[in-house]
Amino acid sequence: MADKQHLYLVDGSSYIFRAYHRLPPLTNPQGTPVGAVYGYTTMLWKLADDLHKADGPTHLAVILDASGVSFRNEIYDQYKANRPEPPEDLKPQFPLIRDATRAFSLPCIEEEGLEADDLIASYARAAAKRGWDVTIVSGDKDLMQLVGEEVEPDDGFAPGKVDMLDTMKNQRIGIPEVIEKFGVPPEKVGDVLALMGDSVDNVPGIFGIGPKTATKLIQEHGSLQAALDAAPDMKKSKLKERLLEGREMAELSRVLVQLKEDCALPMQLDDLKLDAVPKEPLAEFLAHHGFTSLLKRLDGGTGSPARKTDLHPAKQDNQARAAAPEGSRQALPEMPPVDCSAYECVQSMERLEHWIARAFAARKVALDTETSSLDALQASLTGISLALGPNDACYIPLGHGGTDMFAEKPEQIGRDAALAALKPLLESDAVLKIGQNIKYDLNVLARHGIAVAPVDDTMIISFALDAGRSMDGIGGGHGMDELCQRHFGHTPIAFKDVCGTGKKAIPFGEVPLDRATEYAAEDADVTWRLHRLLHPRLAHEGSTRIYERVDRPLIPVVAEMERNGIRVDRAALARLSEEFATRIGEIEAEVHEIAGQEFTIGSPKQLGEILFDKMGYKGGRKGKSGQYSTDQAMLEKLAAQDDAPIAQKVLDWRQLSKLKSTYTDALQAAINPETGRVHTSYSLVGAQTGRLSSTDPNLQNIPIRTEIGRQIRTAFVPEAGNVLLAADYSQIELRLAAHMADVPPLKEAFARGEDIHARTAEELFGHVDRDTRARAKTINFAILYGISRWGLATRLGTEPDEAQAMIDRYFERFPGIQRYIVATLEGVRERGYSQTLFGRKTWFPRISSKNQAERQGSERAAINAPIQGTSADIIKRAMVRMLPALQDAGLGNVKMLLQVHDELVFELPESEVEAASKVIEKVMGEAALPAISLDVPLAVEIGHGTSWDAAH
DNA sequence: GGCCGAACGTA
DNA sequence: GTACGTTCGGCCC
Repeated sequence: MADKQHLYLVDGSSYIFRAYHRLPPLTNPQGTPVGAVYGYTTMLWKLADDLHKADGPTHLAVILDASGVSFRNEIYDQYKANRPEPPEDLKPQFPLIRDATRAFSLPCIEEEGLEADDLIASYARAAAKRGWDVTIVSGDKDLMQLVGEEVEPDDGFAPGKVDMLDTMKNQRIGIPEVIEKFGVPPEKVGDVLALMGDSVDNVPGIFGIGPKTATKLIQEHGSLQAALDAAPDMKKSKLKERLLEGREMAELSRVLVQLKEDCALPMQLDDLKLDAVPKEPLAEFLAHHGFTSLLKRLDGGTGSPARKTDLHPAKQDNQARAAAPEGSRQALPEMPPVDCSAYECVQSMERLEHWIARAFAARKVALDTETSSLDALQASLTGISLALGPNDACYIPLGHGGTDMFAEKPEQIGRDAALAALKPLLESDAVLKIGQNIKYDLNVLARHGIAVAPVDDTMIISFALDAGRSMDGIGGGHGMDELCQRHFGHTPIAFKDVCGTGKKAIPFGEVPLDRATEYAAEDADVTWRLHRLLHPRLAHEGSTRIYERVDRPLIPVVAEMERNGIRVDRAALARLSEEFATRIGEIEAEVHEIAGQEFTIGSPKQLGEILFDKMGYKGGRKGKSGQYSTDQAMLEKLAAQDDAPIAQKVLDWRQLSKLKSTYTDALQAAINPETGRVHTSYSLVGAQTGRLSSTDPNLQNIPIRTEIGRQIRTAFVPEAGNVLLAADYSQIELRLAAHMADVPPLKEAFARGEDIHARTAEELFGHVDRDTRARAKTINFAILYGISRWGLATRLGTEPDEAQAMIDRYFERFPGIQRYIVATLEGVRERGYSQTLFGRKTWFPRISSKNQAERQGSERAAINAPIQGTSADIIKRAMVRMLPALQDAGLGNVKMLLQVHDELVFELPESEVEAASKVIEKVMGEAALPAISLDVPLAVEIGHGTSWDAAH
């Protein structure tokens, strides 16, 4: 590699617009307007002519916009919406740009879902990292963000320079020219653009802020974020108001103007090598369009770019590929196989500093913590692994050895010193930290005073892409081992193979360092590889918005909620346990008395035999297990029809046993000894629809429906002087159904604050009473859950025929509902997934199953998923905005503790209830905006008190 | 010790 | 009829 490589990236799309406006109208012999094409052709000619000249291209590609829609349209549906139609005499010239490029035998690259700017950014970055110089042929100000020098060349390369060439003005644009234009260096151009907006692309920016003010703000504050953060403390002014008002728009704009630098490259860099331009097919093209002066130069051979006429075989291949783009399918990034022997065990501060420096340079690092427990809030830190690339990973042991006081501890850096060294890296805005379920690592490190940010999470990225996507034999989970197996065909070392399982398990800190390094560093390595593979798919597959705007920002919010925990009154739970135990004992004796023998009431098998074999009640065997059914419905039937006293007693016994074992006993055991509070763990990938799920303990199913169960909620209490505040969305799923299915009567009823089930009863039955309202309520829910005549019949206690008549009537009164169901199912059958209003996908691979039960099950789930999922998206958006909103209102003391699907629970000083309620209601009520403007209001009900029960 | 189904708590 | 998680008994290895 003697000479420096120099890649020219031609921004073809923007060029043609400028050429059109600058050049006189011109038509070819067929009468097609070709003025812009001519301008474009002369530019390519000139570039090709510069081959082998100083600063001329050695490699060249033309980048085009594939179509009007990119991932930015998902983020902001108004993106480029104002762009006027191109002039009539320009339209036919677009396809000719590709013809012209092919005539020069040059690669022409475009990708669905990506704009030319993103591909240019990605190629520029990739080339510069290899030490190539890059020239972007364009005048587009957005691309000026890219000018400069690569700060993280791949190992062994000198940094490559990136500049721009405006062929219209014949001007080179380097860092000084960018500063001259924007007043800030290239890396801050994006911040300026985000503030000033762009009327052509319809990037909103902040209303009233133009280039001058934007530049001034960034110069003063250093960054967009800093300027926005400083706004509340500015002295009262129009500008302050505009900044506060426009914060969200500015942040949105920042995302819109951000160029994607990590797109998968449709063609390898080496394939862009610029060889001599063959005479054909260029001559034919020039002749066809009547570009005779160029044709003469080509024929004359003087100053023409065609020095050789032999067609390079590879070039021919490139040309074919460029001519027939294969949709958005891309080659996977190539990565070497996992090699666990390649990892380093970092045992000295010197080596740690080396890794930290390299991580800063790489600007992204995969991270994994090893601990003593799955509970992030009790675990102690055993070690940290980092990865910077495939097989480029290390493990930093921090807490190995020590169980055996007499054994010598392995050599390792002191934990506090290591964490102090890592803290700037882990907290640096400039370095992306990638984790697999990084919320866990966030919580572990938060307990050591480290606020890890910014983060990406491969588990959540996988979920955004592939929720529900499991086929027979292939799991649909998002755990690392499963993802690694599915995507790389590699099985990482299993934790249980390192630490054992059950009684024989040893803590990770007892694992020998060589073995620990293999395991831990491999996890970071695999996480890095997963990110490289999965993250580019977000943009390609239309899931950027849901990930970037909803799930990703939610990670630190939920982590904080988990750390907050909620106080429970142990003594109150203990009293309830006692009461329940006594009553359970009494009932047990009565049941045994009636049965005439002792048996295990909690065994459905034994209970069934007692009820149906011994006592002779009528009831059928059921299912493949061959067991009698003894569920609630059956026991209630026995109690009512056969007047069986034992049935009611078993029901009472079951209720109390459930409450005692699952709640009053288990919750006491779940109290964290350090905090005295209960800390649940939320899963962000637990429910296919996008809902959160809660485990260890599950705080999303604390009883509320029965008086006796409700007592458990009285044990959830605030600290002295505080109160608990519960804010619920009222009927959110029905409201969303009314909006999404477009049901005018239901929308009106919600707009007027009417009783929605009563309104439904009026529509269906013509009058409202207790009975018709109850039936209407049942039907409303049946709709949300994907209706079937059998299911509805069970709930209504009628025959399936009658239920079907009811469904027909419902569809007749609310035709939008039927249209929604049909359209949703058609969409899922066609695309394979459903989508929420915010673009979250859920896959339904069994939607066309030959098995009827399976297929119908998928259909019901597919009808429900957009509604349940949109509701989940909305409350998640509210959660993301909640803490900043409270902070802005001076309510930094308010803590968000729990989420229960349509409810948020807070703890706060009693004196702040009024002020906080206002903020909470506003944030929740407006959570769909500005992305989605619902036709129905989102009503929020708020209560507070000295227990969770009292807050309702 | 680990896994599965039945049962039941929530939205 | 949707979406979850936990407990228990019963059974397997």
